[in-house]
Amino acid sequence: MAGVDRKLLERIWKAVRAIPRGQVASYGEIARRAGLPRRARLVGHALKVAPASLKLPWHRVLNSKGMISLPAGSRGHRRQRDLLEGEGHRFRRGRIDHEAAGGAPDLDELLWRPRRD
DNA sequence: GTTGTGACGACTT
DNA sequence: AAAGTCGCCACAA
Repeated sequence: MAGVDRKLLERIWKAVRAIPRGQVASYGEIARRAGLPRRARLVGHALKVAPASLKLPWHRVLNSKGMISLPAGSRGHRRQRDLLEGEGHRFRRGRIDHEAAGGAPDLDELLWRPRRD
């Protein structure tokens, strides 16, 4: 028997698939949207085991600090950074730079709302 | 069953 | 701001 209910994974994949191009969301936010509050770690797991055939925009999922959670220096880390920059995002000291987001800056508030201060 | 690890996050020092 | 603590839980050893 599979450890995690397949249905839960599918709900998470669906939530990830719903992130619009040019926007990002946190693991916690995806978990919430999938009806699984407090299961942020499961989202990470779901992305790890997601079939490539689903072609999910997995790179649009960042941690609550706006940073890439894949190990710094790893293949996946750079891959994710490249994909995000390809969608108009810029990074500042390892953190996504919300202010410099090009294209449609007014859409940034929809999914991910980092602290502005 | 127990322990350690991790693509997390909220809270407290 | 940065680091520590705790809750969370799937998975491997």
